[in-house]
Amino acid sequence: MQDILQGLNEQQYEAATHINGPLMIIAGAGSGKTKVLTTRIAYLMSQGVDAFNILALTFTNKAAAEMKERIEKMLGNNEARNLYIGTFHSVFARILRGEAHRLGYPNSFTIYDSEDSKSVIKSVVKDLELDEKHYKPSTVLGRISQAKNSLIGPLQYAEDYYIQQEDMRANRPAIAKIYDSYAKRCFKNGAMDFDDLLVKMYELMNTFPEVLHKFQHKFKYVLIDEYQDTNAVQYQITKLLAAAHENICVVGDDAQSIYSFRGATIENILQFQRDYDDVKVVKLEQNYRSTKSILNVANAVINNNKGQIPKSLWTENDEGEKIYLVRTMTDNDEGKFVASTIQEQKLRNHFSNSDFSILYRTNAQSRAFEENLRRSGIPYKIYGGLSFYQRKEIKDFIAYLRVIGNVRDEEALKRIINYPIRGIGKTTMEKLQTIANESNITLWEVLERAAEFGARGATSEAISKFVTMMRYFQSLLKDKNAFEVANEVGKHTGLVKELFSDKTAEGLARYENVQELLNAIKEWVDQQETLTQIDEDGILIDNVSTEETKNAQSLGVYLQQITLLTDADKDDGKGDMVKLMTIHAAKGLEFPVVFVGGLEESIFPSGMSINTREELEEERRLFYVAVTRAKKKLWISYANTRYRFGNLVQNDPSRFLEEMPKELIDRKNAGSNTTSFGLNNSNGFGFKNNSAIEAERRYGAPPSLKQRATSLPSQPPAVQKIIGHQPDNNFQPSDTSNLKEGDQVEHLKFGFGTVTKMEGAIHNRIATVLFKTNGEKKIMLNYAKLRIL
DNA sequence: GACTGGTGAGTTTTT
DNA sequence: CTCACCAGTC
Repeated sequence: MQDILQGLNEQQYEAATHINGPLMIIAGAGSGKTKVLTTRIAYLMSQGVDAFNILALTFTNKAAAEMKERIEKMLGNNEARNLYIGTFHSVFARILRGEAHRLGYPNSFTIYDSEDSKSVIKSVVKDLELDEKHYKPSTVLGRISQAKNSLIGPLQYAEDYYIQQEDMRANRPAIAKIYDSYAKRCFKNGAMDFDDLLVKMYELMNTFPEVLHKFQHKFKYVLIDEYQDTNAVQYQITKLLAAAHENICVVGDDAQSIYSFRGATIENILQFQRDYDDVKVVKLEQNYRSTKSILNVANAVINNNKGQIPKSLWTENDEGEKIYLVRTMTDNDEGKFVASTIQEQKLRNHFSNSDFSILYRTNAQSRAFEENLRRSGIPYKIYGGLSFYQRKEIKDFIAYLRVIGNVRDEEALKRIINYPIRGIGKTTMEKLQTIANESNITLWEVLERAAEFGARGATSEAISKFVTMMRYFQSLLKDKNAFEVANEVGKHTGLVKELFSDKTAEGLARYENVQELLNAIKEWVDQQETLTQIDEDGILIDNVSTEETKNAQSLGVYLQQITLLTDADKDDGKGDMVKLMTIHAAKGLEFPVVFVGGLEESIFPSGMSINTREELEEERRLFYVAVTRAKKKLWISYANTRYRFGNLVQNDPSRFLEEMPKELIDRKNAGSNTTSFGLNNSNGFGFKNNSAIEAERRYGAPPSLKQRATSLPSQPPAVQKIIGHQPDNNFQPSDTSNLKEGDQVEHLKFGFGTVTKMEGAIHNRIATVLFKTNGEKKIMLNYAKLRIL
C-alpha cells in the first residue's frame, strides 16, 4: 500500500485516499488526473474493496484501457480485469444485455451506429412522404440525439413549446413526427442507437426499483472521468447509481469541456456540490506534463474565456523551448513541413516515432499529413475517422451476422438481401417493405411468408433460398461460437469468394479486410475463453462449464461490443509510430512532441462555431486542449491555401494565433516578421505581396508541369497572382443574403470578380461562393468578405 | 432486375 | 475530390 501511494503530492494524496463520500476533483491539464484515479482504485482494492464493486466510467475506450492497464501494473495481479471500467456506452450496453427484456427489447438487441440510424431516418422520412432534401438524415438525427441526451422523449418533444418554435423557425415542423416513428421503428427492429444506450439505461433504473437497487449495491464505488463532458442523461444515471452509497468521485476540468455538441453541460460539474452534502473538493493545479512555455501559452489563451472555475495551473518543469509557429503555402506543404521536421527531430534529439503526435480539428485534414509521412517513410497510425468496422465490406459481412443474431434488424437485412446479387431487387423490396409496414410485422416475417404475400416465379424462389440459408446460419447459433458462425457465413454466402475473384487493388484490399475480420473474430473468441475462467471472486477456475464459455463466445456478445469499438482500440500499443488524430480524440493523452495543424479561420475555429460566444469559447478550449497535450515541444502550423472539395480555398490565420503571447512564440518559420497578425491587414500575416518569391526561396523553384503531377505541388498556387488587392480603407461587406449568380462583386482580398456559382448556404451560417476573378481563377469565398457592386 | 454514366451534394468534433 | 442517387438502357 505504501508503494501505491508513493510519489503523490499533497492534493493528489488527498484525492486518492478520500474514499468515502462524494468527492470532486478539479484537475488541470497534466496534473496527474489519471494517476490519481488509478491510484484511488488500487487503494480501494488494497483496502479490501472487491473489484466487482467498483465502477469507473470514461468517455473513450482508450482511457478505460489505460486505466485498467495501470491498475493491473500497480496491483501486480490481474484482479483489475474484474473492474467495471469502460465508456458510458459500453458499460451500459453490457448491463442492458442482461436487462433489456424488461423494456421489451430482446437481450440480444442490435446497436445501431450513426450510419444505421440515418438509414432508418431516411426510410421514415420517405414513409411520411416528407421532402427528403429538406429533412436530411444528419440534421434530423442531430435534433433527435439532442433531445434524447436531454431526456426528452418523442411525446415531450412534440409538446415542448420552445423546441417546436425552433423547428418551425427552421421550417422542419415534422421532426417530432419523425422522432416518434424513428423510435418506434428502432424498437420494432430490436435495436438501440448510441443515445438509446444511455436513455434506456436511465429508463431501466428509473422504472424498475429492483434493478436500480441491484446496481446501486453492486457499484458501491462510482468514479467518473471527464465529468465536465457529461450530458443530462449521464448525469441522471450516475446520480441514481450513486444515491445509495454516495461514494461518488468525479474528476473534471471545465477548461477542457469540448463536447457540448453532444449535449454535455458544464452545469453538471457546477451542480455537483449542490447535489450531495459534504462534498470534498480537491484542486490539482500543479502541472507535471509541460514546459513553462507551453503552459504559459495555454493559460494565456484560455484566459480569453469568461467564467472559468478559478484555478491557476503552474509547473516546476523547465522553461523549455518557445512554441514554433509555422506558415506554409498549402495544406500539402504543411504536411511536408511536419514530416521533415519529424525526420530532423529524430536525428537531432533521438526521438522515436511514437514520441510525435499530429493533431488537427477535422478528420479530413489527416490526408495531407498522411501522404507526406508515407512519402518520407515514417510509420504512422491514424486514430479515429472511419473505424475498421465501418468499412463497407466489413459492414456488409457483419450485416449477415447481425441478421443471424437478430432477425428483426431491418437495416442489416436490407443491406444483405441482395448482396451478393441474388435477384431480389428494388421493386420487390419496396413491395415487401410496404407490406411489413402496413401489417405491422417485421420484414423478415414478410420474407418468410413471401409467397403468401404474392411473390412469384424467380423472385419467390430467390427469397425462399435466402430465407433457407439464413435459417441454416441461425441453427448454428446454438452450439457454435462467433467465429464458427462467421466462417460458415463466409463460405455459404459466396462473399469471400466474390471478393477473392475481384483482382483490382481495391478488391484485394477488401478481401484482406474480410480476412482480417475473420481473424479478429477468432482472436476475440479465444480471448473470451481465458476471460471466462475467472469467477466473480476473481479466482481462476479450472473447470469452466462449457455452457458458460460458449455463451460468452457467442455471436450476440461479439456484435454488441464491436459497434462501440473505434479504431483506437485495435491499437496494441506496439509498433513505433507517429500518431495522428483529431484534438477531440487526443484529450487525456500526452506526447513529447506535438504538431497542431490547420490553425485557420473556418477550420479552427470551425466555421460552424463562430456565431456565438459560447461556441467560440468551446473552440478556444479545444485549442487549449491541443496545446496542453505537449510535454516538450510544440509546433503550430497553418496554410495560406488548401484544397477543399477539389477547389482551392483561402483562409485567414486563426484568431487564436493572436492570443498567444508573442514573447513565447518562435516565428522564424512563420514567414513574416510583422508584429501583428492583423486579419484585415493585407500587409500583415500570410498575404504578403512577395509571398510567391518567399515561397520560392523556401521551397525552391516551382517544379515543371510534368514533375508536378507526380511530386508535391509545393509551387505557390495560382491564387497567389491576384493576392495583394488593396481594398478601400472603408471596405464594408454588403448584405449578401440576396447574392446570386452573375453578380459583380469585390472581395476584401482578391479584388473584383463575377459570381459564377453559389454553393449551399449550408446550415444557413457560413456559405461559400465560387466566383471568377478577372475571368481567370475560381475561388471559394466567404460571404462576409464580399461587397456587391 | 442489373448495369452505366451523369449529376449534385457534402466536411466539425464522438459513442 | 468522392460518394450517393437517378435516369436510361439492356
